Amino acid sequence: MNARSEATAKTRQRLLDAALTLFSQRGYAATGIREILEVAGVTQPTLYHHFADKASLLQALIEQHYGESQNLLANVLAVEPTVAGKLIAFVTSSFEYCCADPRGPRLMFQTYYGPTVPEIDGVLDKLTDRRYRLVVDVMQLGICSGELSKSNPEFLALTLCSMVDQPLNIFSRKSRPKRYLTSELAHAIVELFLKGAGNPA
Amino acid sequence: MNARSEATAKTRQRLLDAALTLFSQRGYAATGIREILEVAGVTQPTLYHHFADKASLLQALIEQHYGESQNLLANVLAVEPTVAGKLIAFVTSSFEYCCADPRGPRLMFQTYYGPTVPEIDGVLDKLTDRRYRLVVDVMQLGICSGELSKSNPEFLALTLCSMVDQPLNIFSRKSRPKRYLTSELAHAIVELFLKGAGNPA
DNA sequence: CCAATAGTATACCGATCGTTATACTGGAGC
DNA sequence: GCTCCAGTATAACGATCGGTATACTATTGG
Repeated sequence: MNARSEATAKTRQRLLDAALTLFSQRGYAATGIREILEVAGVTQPTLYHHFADKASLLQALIEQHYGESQNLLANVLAVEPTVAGKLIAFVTSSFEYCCADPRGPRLMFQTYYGPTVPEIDGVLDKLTDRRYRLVVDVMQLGICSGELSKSNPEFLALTLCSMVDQPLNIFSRKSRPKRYLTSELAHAIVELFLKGAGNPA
Repeated sequence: MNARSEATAKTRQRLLDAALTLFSQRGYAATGIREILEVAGVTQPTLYHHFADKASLLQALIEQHYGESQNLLANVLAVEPTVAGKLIAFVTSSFEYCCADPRGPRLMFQTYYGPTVPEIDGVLDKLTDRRYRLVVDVMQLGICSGELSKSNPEFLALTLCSMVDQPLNIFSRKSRPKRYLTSELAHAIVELFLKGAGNPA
């Protein structure tokens, strides 16, 4: 990569960064192009040189952030030998990703729980399915190995994902101190998932 | 209530209904006043006779829907004697409320997980806190009675709420058949919550 | 019967929206 | 040195936005 390409890539990243900040805070529809331009410090022709339209910005962000978090997840799951270890790894890697920059997860929650943006509907379904699939595979593995009781792996995967998403949402929305998403909390979630809340006595 | 008041209330409800449909589908920011007018079949002076501005429509909807669902919840919890029964009642009443009309829950997810709408920030925090409080009280009761293991009741409440929200979100977003939110699923959620997914063997 | 009120029909305002267009510049690459 | 390209500065387009205003009508209630 030569100097020009590098400078161009940096400009593109500034645009994406500005859009991420604003979309995650305000939502896609309530964020105007001119605001993105101001935050990014570039002009309109530059934006339209890099992206076809506003929706392309959103799509690029969605693909980047869902992609990153899911690649990270796939990597940490691959190195854990036990199911319990994989579950902990799932939760802690989700926490770490969110602590590093809450804007990405915040945008992902919006797109998952919020109103549809027609232009990205197709691509979004594919992206959200991947995380789920990774977790389903862990559950399936746990059921086969006997670590988990016989149950619907898809139901288990959805449930653990929802248990993890709640603290992530709280953190990304309320600007809690980083100590909110602790290793202790991650362990508590997995323990609750595995052992339940009922009193065994 | 006389005939005039009744007709006026009906017009107001038509406006709220139209706004609910559009806000829940498209989001608040992406829904225009003129679209609401068209769906409601009323004119602009009528809308502004009933509501000060666009945000007042949203606030009225939020207060109505959070209020209804939480009153319903408080009522069903009050008549259940056991904690397990209360947990089942919590899940099933949430399911029933969502099946009756998924637009309300969908709007609630948007406001909870989505971008802030500054005008309703203050009122929203109060409303979301109430559901949580009701569930925390059930957990506290369960811990005191020995039905639940000693644990943080707030953590337990948040977790169960997230476990319930996931199928609600899926249902309200994907227009699944009503048989998705079954009594069996409600029982499975509570069982997973109480007993966990780990194999006791 | 008459006044009040809720609603209709319509126009308008200033502002903002996403996008397109044009002329120009500076710096990198050849 | 020259060309190309990424980016700047600026203007403009048609459309839409939330809200305000005005004249009018029909119906209800006193």
